[in-house]
Amino acid sequence: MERTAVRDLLNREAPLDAVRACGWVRTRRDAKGLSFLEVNDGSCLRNLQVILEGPLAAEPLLRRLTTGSAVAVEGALVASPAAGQRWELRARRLELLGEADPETYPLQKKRHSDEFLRGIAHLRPRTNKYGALFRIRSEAAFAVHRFFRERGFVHLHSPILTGSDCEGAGELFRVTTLREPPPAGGGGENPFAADFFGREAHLTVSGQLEAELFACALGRVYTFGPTFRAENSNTPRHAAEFWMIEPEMAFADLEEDMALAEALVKELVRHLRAHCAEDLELFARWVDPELPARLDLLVERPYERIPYAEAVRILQASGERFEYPVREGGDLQTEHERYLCERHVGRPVFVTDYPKEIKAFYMRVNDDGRTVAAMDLLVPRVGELVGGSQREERLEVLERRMEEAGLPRDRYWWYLDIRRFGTVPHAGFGLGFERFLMLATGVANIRDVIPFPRTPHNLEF
RNA sequence: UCCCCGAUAGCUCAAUCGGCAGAGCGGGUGGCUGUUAACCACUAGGUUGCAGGUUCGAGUCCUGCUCGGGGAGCCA
Repeated sequence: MERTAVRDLLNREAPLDAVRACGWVRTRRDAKGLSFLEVNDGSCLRNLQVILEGPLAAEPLLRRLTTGSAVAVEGALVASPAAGQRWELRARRLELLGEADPETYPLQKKRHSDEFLRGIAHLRPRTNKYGALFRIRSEAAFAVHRFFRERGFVHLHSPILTGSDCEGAGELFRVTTLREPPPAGGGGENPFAADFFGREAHLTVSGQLEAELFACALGRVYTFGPTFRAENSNTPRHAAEFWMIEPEMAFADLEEDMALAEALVKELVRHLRAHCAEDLELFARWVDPELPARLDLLVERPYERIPYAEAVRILQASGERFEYPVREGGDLQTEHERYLCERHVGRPVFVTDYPKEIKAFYMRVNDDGRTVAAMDLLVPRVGELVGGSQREERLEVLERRMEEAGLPRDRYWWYLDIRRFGTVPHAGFGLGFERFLMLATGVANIRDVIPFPRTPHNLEF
């Protein structure tokens, strides 16, 4: 008999005489002559209550039906006479597919700490919270593709391996097949001649440069893939491997860039509310009671837009006692960003037009000659969710900026070629997928929104 | 990488001033009941993260290390 997902069984409008359900036992409750089994198969948050009677509710079978064991049950889906569930499965046959020793099975019928569950990341998707989380993650990923597809974007598979050794976005992981690789940066006559690529190779820190090339051919593209940063960052918002969404639009300026970012965040939230209501409810109930109100803030009103210079004035006039003083021309500290977003504006805010000295070489220099057409989207709790800019499309200006940044022009000949042949204004941004999930669920640590987190000294599983 | 905090039963935690290492949950056994965070009784379970030091005596004080959490920097 074919298996039916628990979700489909529980959503039935009418009873069914013969069905087969498979899943993992969450708990068992025994009564006189019968036993109740809660079975979850991951298709939804809810469990299927299975009724065992007669020989099925007798030893020695019963004692082996423990929390965590896997079962296949066949029987009739009938209306439940008791409160708590609409349907239940009256079992005629039960097959114990896999036992789980209750002495050693780590998951108990109780609440576990996130730290503990990180240590058993192979089992944590079997809990209510992480099952819901990863269903939400999957649905959000689908919504990303739908969003861009509906707007005529082409999905670009940008490379994971890169030969660019200084993309200006943090430390890179080196990739080599050599048993004894030469020191980073090399020196002398190509020390990587014997390596696989014959030159120094790394894992990508961004698909942006490649996305720019394709945007200047296909018009509107986006990448959505893993990204790697070898920064020794130990915070709840950083991971060494994370997923980033990077759209890039030809014939677009910073205004359109911000409009796209705002539309994307809003659409993702709306999509999750429409398709993951049950799973989201768990987070509002157990993880973050403020979640529904915060999601309202994300969806309802236009996001604020504040130029950097004005942000500095606001901060200096705030009367707030910051640990680090607000300095014109300097980077905004985390405490400054939080004040702007959470206290001053109270909802997402774009900070734009930063001084060029503190931003990357590829960002377009504004007419004032001092600032660049850059934007950061700051959101409550998570901080920087999006970082983007209009790209420098003027060859001479870009070359000058690269020189100032100390970047070797010859390594980026292809990037510069795009400015030589039919250059056009274009813009794009990067959105941290895990940071979005933190925002959407209220989960406070990035390690808890990615299946198997990679952070300094953590490569288990 | 820097600063702060922590590590005690399977899990979450307690242990006064340095003086016999405990509770709840989970597990096991028995009982009760169309149960649903099930309930009641009994029971097992410990090299107090690792290494060293001070002391008659260390879970407790000191040093180093490992791991974890929070904050900062970097950023998505």
